[in-house]
Amino acid sequence: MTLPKKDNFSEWFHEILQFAEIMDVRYPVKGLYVWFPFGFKIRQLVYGKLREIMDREHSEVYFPALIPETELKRESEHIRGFEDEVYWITHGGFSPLDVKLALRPTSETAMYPMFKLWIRNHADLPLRVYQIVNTFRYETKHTRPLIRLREITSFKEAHTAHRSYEEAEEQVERAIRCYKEFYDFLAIPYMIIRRPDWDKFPGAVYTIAFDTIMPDGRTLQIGTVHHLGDNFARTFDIKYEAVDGNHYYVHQTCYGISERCIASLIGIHGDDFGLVLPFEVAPIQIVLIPILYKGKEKEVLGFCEEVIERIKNFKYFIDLGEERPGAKYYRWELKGVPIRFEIGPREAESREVVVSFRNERRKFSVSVEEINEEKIKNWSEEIRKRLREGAIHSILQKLKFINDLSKIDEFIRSSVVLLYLCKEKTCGEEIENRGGKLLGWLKELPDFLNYSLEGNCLVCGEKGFLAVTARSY
RNA sequence: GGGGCCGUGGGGUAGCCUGGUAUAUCCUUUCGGCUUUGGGAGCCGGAGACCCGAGUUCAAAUCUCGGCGGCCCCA
Repeated sequence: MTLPKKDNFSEWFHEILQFAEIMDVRYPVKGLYVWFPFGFKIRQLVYGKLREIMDREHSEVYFPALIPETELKRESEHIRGFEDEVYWITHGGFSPLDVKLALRPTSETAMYPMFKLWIRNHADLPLRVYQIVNTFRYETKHTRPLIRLREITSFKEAHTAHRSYEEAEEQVERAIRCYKEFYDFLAIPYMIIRRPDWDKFPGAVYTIAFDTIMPDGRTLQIGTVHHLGDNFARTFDIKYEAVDGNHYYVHQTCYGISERCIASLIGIHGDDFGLVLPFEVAPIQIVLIPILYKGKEKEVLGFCEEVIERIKNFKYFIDLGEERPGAKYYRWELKGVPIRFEIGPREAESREVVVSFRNERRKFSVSVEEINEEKIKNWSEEIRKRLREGAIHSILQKLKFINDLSKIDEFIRSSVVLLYLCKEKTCGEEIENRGGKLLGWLKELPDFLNYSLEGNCLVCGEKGFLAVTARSY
């Protein structure tokens, strides 16, 4: 079992899903994949954090997966954005349905008719709900596990309603803060980018996206936040009675994160040896490898018990299998276990433990007395910090800042390009014709970049803003 | 949207061009046994495959067509 080098990212990603038992890609329907137990455990841990963040100001709900055609088609712009990829249920048994049912591609049109019933007056606002569900899109392009799916299995979508455009805008900011906390927790660097008007969510006033950069230099959209204005409120007639006794349309937002967050976690932190996981989302956080020479088993295992007593509040595993220690090291490195303890006769004798961090693969010894909960929590913070530094280092190598239009052809196909651009569509198209997709304009500067957010448009020379182009997934 | 390549045990492959030599090759995996354990040990024995359908032929893993699935390139 040998993993391809990560330089060959496409192959590496595909293989690691199988080797590390994240997903089984052999399900016989295009674009649908199976979560293995180990992968699902990572999913649960990652989404546990997302739930924790959302639960502070949102209520979790569940809406049906089936949406009647009549509701789905009410918002014309919205449906135009999705209609070519909607799965339809047309029959119940052998009887054709009177009203076709769509498998939700997203849940606006499932939720908002109910919002109309739930929202009566200003005291009902703000309304903030979220759900974690599967959604379906008939993707025609190249499907990929975790990245481009026909069934998104883990779509966390939040929907909010507010009294005014400004209050909704404030919610957009709150949503961005939530997602920052989430991705900082996973040590995944991101750019927060306002999408061009011609590329926003269908039905939105504007769209802000979180994009990260994968090891092959292509960007991956890992979160979106949409200000919906009162577009959907007008379509679905969602009004509230204000203190002045008049009725007004609500203003809405929605924002989502899918299992692409897991794809970025795997892709950005992983290496030639396999997965690398932050301590908090590792299904096994510490693995103990006993080294059992004949006649010394008792001492070694006894010492292991002593060590386990000190780490029992973490997710640990002692590997008593028949394999030799080296084989075990490789196996657990493939699975991304953040901390490994090696314990043999020498350690039992000296009362030390050989420790190895997955992200660094160097070894050092600590005395057993030093191992306690606080020490391990410190290590886990250290691991996260180094993971983020490593990720930023690799991302910076794929970014190119360009302030001369003539240089663009050199980089636009191979790199993520930063450049100043105004917001005119013609200038955007000029750039896109060179071969990169315009992701939009940086809403704020990431801590790993040091440029001014404003400058003159490279195409027309008018006032422009720091824009990003890339090849994207 | 356009073009190309490919489906052989659980995973990776040889065989295909030029149909028959064959009990379908090798590695890995897996099960049983012996032995071993400080970075993927060794030996012995067992298990496991020609994507689906139709066609051509005395004969198809091999040739043709269709379906399903996978991969790559271009827009």
